[in-house]
Amino acid sequence: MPTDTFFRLPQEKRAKLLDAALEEFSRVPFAQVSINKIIQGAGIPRGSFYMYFADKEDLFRHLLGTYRQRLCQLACQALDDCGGDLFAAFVQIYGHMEQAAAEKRSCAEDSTRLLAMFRLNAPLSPNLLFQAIQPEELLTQLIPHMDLRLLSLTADSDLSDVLHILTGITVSSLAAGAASDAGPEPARQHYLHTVQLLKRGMAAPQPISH
Amino acid sequence: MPTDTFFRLPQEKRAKLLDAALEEFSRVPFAQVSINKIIQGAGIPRGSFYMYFADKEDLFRHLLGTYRQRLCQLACQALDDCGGDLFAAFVQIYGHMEQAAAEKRSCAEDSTRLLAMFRLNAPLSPNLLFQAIQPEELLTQLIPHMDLRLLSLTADSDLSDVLHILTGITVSSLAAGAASDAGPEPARQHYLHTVQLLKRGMAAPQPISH
DNA sequence: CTTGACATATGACACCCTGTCAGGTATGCT
DNA sequence: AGCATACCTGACAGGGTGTCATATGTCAAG
Repeated sequence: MPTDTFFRLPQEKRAKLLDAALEEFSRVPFAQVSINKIIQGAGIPRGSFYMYFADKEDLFRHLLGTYRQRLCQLACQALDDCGGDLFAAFVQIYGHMEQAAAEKRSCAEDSTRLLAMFRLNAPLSPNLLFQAIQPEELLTQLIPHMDLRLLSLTADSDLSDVLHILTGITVSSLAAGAASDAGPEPARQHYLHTVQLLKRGMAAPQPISH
Repeated sequence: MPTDTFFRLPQEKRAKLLDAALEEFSRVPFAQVSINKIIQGAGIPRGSFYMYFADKEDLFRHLLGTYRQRLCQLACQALDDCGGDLFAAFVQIYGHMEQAAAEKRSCAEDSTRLLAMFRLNAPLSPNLLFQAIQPEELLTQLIPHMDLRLLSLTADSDLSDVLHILTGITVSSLAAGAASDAGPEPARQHYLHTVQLLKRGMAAPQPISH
């Protein structure tokens, strides 16, 4: 969690710091991110950084928090577009993120850089991602937009589990697609196929009787 | 990939190095692993390490390769125990790994340390894990032990996808259980529940007709 | 205006780490 | 002995992190 001091900072300075951080986090994966680079980019002295953040992870979490909000908006929108169909909405979100990750040209745009950052860091630290995305809270915000009749829910926790699984699969497919040499299309096909598999179930419908 | 020189090393020296590496990789997660600590533990000079491995990741991959073999044996055994039921086998493997990760007391035992290493690193680098586990190769080795009639397979790639999903869920649940303050039981219940969900499918069986 | 208490800023410092490389040693072949 | 080849080694350059004593700004009360 950033310090209170950080939030009391003049907007301009805060923005410049976050900007430089975003730049660096979209440049290399988490492990290679250098606080040195960030403070050089932001034009602040070393000591100041530690005035605002405990360490690199602290900053990363804060950036992901911002991302979470955008993601939630995106998800609500997608659900509305898809008549509350969670699966269709996830596919739409997948497409959106894939596209945004691909056109990292206009790095000036915040959202794109957030996605680039996500793309770089998803394979390395999905646990951090999960931590920041807070699927439980996301769930309560999404429920009003969902058509629950489209899901097979038998226990209370099912909905949470479904979201968990879908999120995990989506993140890992996006990461695979971004990392693949063959371009995003194979990963996309694979993702679509996997979602179908999740929908219909993996066990044979009728147990073999002997 | 380790150097040829590494494989030409006298067994004793090679064992001592791998031992020290295992020790360090079970102590802290990947990002915090220090090559310095490893070479001190192994009693070899700095330069020698780079004679054998390109870097930390190279060594890590090699250790995971060893792990993969054990895992494959474990999986085949579990499948045989479970009459070829992939889901039951995964649940059994889950239990085995959970247990081994818990009793990290006897760190002298190789397998336990491998699991401890896995436990520490699973949350941080599942992509590296996947890379080393090579699910495709694992698949070909497991097929003979599986009863495919228990699965709902409609396309050629389904089997591979099922394995992918199951592996991902299992790894993340294991990691969650190991990291949780509440002990392993909640994570275990959650895992069992999730596997059921995967088996039966997430979409409502009958689309609502209007 | 002065004082003191408090928040904030700063960069030099101690410490740790990595990957390299020039020069050393061992071994075996001719 | 001479030579090639493989192997070993530790000092070094370069980069990184987190801290801390000191400096600076701010503001209310005397």
